[in-house]
Amino acid sequence: MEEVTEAAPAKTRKGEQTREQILETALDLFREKGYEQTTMRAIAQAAGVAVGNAYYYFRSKEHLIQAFYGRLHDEHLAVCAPLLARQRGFPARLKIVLKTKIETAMPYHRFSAILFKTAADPASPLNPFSPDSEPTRRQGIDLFEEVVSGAGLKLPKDVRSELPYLLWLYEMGIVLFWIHDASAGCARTYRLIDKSVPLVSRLVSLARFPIARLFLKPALALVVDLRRPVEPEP
Amino acid sequence: MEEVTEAAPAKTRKGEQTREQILETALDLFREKGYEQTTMRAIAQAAGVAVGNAYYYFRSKEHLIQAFYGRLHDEHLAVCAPLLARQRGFPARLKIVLKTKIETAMPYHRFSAILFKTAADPASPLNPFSPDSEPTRRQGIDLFEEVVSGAGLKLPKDVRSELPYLLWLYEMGIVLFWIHDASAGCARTYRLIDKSVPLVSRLVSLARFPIARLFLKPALALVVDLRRPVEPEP
DNA sequence: TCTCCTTGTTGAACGTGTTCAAAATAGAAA
DNA sequence: TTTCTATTTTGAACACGTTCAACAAGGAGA
Repeated sequence: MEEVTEAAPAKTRKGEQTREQILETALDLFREKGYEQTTMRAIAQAAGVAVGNAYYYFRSKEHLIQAFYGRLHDEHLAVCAPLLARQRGFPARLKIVLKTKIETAMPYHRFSAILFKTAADPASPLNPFSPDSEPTRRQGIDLFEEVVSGAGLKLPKDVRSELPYLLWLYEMGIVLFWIHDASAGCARTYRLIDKSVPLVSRLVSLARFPIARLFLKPALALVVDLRRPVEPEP
Repeated sequence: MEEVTEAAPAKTRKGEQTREQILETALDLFREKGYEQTTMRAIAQAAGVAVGNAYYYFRSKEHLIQAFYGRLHDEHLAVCAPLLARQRGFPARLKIVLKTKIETAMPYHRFSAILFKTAADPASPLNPFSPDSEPTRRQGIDLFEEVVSGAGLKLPKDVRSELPYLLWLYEMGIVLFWIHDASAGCARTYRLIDKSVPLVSRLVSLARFPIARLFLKPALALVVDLRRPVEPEP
């Protein structure tokens, strides 16, 4: 529904149409030929506009990815929300979110590599930790907030509050693995999910016990500490 | 000493000189102006050669990074080896390796972002999981093998054999954090090291206890399973 | 010294992402 | 309708990474 960073205006009916046209064409070509093989000239031509027009709506070729990313999240949400509504167990809910994530992104497997590539650059607005992608990050974490709250877990306060963020990081790890996964049908990624979700779940259940908390308390303190944003050096 | 993937020959005294000249000039410029701001034309001109000559020795601009990476590892090794020789405790050894890693790379903080950016791309030869960078990966893991073996820990066999690899992943995590760290003097990264090393160390110590092994066994099995390389789909 | 093949070097040319001044087209106000 | 401004659209031009056919230098064997 909403784009991550509105790279450009669309103040007219006509404008919105053009913008949509360009994005749609770009994503088609990306899926078809891959990101690198698709030139801005090809996108413009296929969309029936001039090159410069594409740059009027999207600051750069990379910004097309950003738009794609937002769209992907919406699709993921649409797929997993109904499934989530009829599952209460924590590991089951977690597995649903992760599997639908991979399934939704699967048509863009090759393409997603570029996404992560640019996302890893601290200078890029696509970087998931950047202020620019605060909305995307918020949405991602919110989904896991929903996973946790819907599961009715009994958890210590500190764990409870950081868990959605930690699960979001966990998801990023899964996605990173998936991107590098060249196995048939990405079977290894699914195996990773199937086997790691129970481990994570058990780890979370342990959070209540004093012995585990000996560990968790400093670990969580560290996470909280490091999440606090800092102003860069002058 | 050794380069990661010999992108090009240097079969002559003269050739080696030229190669060295280009690499040195490139790294200087990268450090000075950043990677993106440094053009191949500028490198060639500053090195006193033609553009094409740079491409004779380095397959691409990115391959200059690869050469840099190998050089950085050698420097890191040179710095931390003597320190490692006079420290037996596991957490101390671990901390030495991580801190010297960051210190060695610090002059290239901005530049390293690009390294990780390209490294995140599965298609790139710089990707640390690619067959192409097997030597680099081997060297990185070997260093942690040395950290573990020199610490004289009593560990279960399965943990013992996977630990160097896991510590290497841990290091990658630290470096990833460092790259995104904009705090003054990267103070947060050092805090992360100071606080996470004891946690990791305690976690490792726990590996001997049966209760912990209830967890570790399936987790390690998963790691071992997923590390096994697979042929891509046909 | 001369020959011949490997190694090293050149720079113009290509395709790419991107910019920008100028032109065309809304859409509202008169 | 006509005018006027903000919005949209254009495509040539720019800078960059990269390629390649051609040329130069080096050095081993005669």
